[in-house]
Amino acid sequence: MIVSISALKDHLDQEVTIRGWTTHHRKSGKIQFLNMRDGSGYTQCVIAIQDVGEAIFEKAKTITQESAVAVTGTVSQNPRNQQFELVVKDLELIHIAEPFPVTNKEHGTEFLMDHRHLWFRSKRQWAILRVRHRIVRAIRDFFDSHAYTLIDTPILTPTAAEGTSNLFKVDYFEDTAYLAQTGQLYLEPALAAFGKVYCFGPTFRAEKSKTRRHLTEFWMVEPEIAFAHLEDIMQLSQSFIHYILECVLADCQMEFEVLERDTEPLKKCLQPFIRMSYTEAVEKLRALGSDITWGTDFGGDDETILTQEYEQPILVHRFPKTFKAFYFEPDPDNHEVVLGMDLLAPEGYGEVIGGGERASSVDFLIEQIAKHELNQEHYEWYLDVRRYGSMPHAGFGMGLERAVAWICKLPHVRETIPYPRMLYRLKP
RNA sequence: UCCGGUGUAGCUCAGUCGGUAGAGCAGGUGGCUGUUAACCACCCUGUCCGCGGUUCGAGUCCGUGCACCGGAGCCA
Repeated sequence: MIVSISALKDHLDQEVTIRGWTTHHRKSGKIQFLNMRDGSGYTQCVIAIQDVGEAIFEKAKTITQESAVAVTGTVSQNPRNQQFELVVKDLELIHIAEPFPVTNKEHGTEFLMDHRHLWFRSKRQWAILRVRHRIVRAIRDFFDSHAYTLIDTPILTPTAAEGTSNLFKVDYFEDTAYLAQTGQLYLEPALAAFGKVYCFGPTFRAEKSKTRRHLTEFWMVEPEIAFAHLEDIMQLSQSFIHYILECVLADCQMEFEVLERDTEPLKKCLQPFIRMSYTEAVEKLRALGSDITWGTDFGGDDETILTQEYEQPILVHRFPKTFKAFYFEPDPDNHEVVLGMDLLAPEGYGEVIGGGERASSVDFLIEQIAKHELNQEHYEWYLDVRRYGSMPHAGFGMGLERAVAWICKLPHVRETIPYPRMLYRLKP
């Protein structure tokens, strides 16, 4: 019977076959230890000459790291650590691997990135990408089960959505197209048809950013809700993050152990989030020694300083309109600020979510488009949202890779995606 | 784009005052019945990032280009 490694615990003392790849191979004179991986988990196979005979024993000696092998044996427990292992009776060599570049020793970043297609076989990368998948599932489950309709927004777009970040240009027959930097503008028109919507896909920023927080291609999930105000999406972002954390804490214990990720800080994030206005945040930062002045955006250091003060994520709201995109609704109580919000993850991770309430007046938006020196012609279709049944509405975007980096406590987002795309990194 | 750093064997690195290349791992051979980054012995492995310069002589010093790493700005 062929079983997955993760199911070995259900077959104690039974004879089963597992198929997978060799991660380590240790040889003694009359006993060999073969560590195997099949994607579902890891286990050890014990090959003793007294059990298999000389021919099979000799055949097993030829196995190299990352060879594909089918191993048949009896499930037992390691006498030392009680882990489930396979006492081998027979094995089939499916493919003997050439010397594998990514050895079980240390490697540098460039080498590992050049071998990304092989690197993600390693245990740590496996754990990260499994957590990523669990988060993706949680994201879809959360919105699907709360009556949101998935609206797939285009990746090829005719113009800049926000006009701030740099865009990747591509030839589009005789025309020029740009890779989408957000789906939001395409999401808003869908509100009047579906009420609550979200999109989830890759987005692209041609920023020449060289930091631990940036990729040029990254995945973003963006919910948008009709008749919602700033307060509604602040609450939504909290329950959304709570749900993701509950899922990974329940299902990813093995992965967190591999990553040596202490889950206590994550459990503390299941409490209500800290809230403060931008103005309060600036005061707090200045008290903590930052030289930030009102009206300028947080620097990377500011986010780090602020998030290290609290154990829960921080919802910062009501930013000066000077450094926010054109489409935010102004605060009725203070026209210097807009109804935007950012969610800053703890442990120094910083911005994971950004969003806010969108402007609903067509005249105000036209004014803002002019002030931001954007071409109104390109936004006529977007302005139509405000011409035919305009309403208050709000939404946010969450960067998947930043969320994964925080939850796994990784030093860099490049390990959170199977094939990272960064400044100076387009391969493999 | 700016600031700082690195570039030597397949990988990770050492290389003194400028004197002609080195260790561990990987690979190969042999040994070992409870190992788990196994261990022991032996063997194999080089465009010292490229180009130019100084020098009797450059991995080493100088100039320059390239690649990568870290940070900044911008953002999710």
